[in-house]
Amino acid sequence: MDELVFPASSSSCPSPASFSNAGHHQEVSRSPGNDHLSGEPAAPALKRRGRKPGSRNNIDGPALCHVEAERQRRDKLNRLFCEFRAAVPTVSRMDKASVLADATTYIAQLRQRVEQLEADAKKKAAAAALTTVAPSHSFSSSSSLGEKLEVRMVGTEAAALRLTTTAAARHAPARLMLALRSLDLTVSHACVCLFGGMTVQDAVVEVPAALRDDRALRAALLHRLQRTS
Amino acid sequence: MDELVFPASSSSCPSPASFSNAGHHQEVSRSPGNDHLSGEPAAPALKRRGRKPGSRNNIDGPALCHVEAERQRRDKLNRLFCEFRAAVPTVSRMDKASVLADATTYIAQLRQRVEQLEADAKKKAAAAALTTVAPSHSFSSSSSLGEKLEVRMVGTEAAALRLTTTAAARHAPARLMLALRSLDLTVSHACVCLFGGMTVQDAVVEVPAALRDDRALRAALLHRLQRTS
DNA sequence: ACTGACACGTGATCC
DNA sequence: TGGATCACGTGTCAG
Repeated sequence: MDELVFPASSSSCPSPASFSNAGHHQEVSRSPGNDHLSGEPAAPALKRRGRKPGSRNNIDGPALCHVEAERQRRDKLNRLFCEFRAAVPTVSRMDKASVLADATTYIAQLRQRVEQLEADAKKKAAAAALTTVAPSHSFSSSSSLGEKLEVRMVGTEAAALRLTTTAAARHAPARLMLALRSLDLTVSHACVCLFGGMTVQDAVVEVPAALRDDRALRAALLHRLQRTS
Repeated sequence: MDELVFPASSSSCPSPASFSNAGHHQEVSRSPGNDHLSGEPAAPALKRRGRKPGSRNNIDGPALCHVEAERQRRDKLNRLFCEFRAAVPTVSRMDKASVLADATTYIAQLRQRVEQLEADAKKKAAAAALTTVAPSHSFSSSSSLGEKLEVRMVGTEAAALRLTTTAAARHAPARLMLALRSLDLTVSHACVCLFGGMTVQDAVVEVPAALRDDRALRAALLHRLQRTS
């Protein structure tokens, strides 16, 4: 395939990664600057890549600076390509086309990642501002992702709770206990169990007189839970 | 400069941005697929960019598929280049070299931006977690007033705990769960029970490598419990 | 023998 | 005029 060999003519590519160019394909060594032409008959064992340099013997003067300019342009382009490739981490093959394609997708996913992160940052900032401003109730029975809370009064002074969360949310027990404490609900029984990817928490609590209602208690708990998501 | 004219031979570049190609430089239209060769004498008014297609009249057979393959390769490369350029918003000139250079710097600054945003996100999360821990309100009793903590390693990565407190110390569950969270001990099972005047808490937790020792874990836990007594 | 990938020289075009 | 860029055909190497 001849891949992973970029020319970077004479001056080796400053790219730290691969492009070994080790062993075969020698150094070409065009002697940068002024020797351009004269057919460079030296070192006949070396194999160049492209067309034979002296295809048709030429003694033309004006037409020759053109080939040199074109050479420099090619080298510049390849140097840029080299540096560019070094900037793309997700590059599978050294092939020019592959580098280009990989870079395209890489840029796309980078941009979308930045978008999402920025959106998240905004959300966080807004949420933080709201929690400091809004002191109390905002019903909001809908909780965060994949989180269920069931509340059932047992008798008049106690309630049974069941909170089911995904395991992705770590330290769910601390979160629930904090919420219970903030509402001054004394725990008379509690049980935590990790099953599958879920965390199931059962509890029986003593309820103060002001909260002795299924829905009121549930709303208050959800509100507290939401603040410490 | 002749910039902002990419070939995208025949099939116009699907890139939505610029590349107007408006006016000059026509469509070239190589009739994609099979007409390759025969010198295509039609449409003499059209100006191609490169060398004349029929420089030397050729009737060679095997050498010709090569030129066609090269053509397709060139077209593919230019198409990729075109799509790639569309993915880079900060592209000043349409020049190939400029696109490459701009893309390199663009990728670099995108990556550093992502890094910073992610770091910020982590900081925010940590800060949020701390602010929830900090306001240690609630009135609780003195530290160790008839309080017992037993720790026993179960295997190498888990530990079984038992904390026994007097019922006078309210919200013992929140206190224990906070301590566990502050040490990053994931709770795989926990149980709380009020019996007589005592609160008994049993738990099984996953222990990080740094704390996999009975006494070390117990000391660390006691320290945390004492701070939030 | 065949295919894919490069570099080179060259004609052409634009400013 | 002359520098810069491009597309093309070709020679060559590697798998």
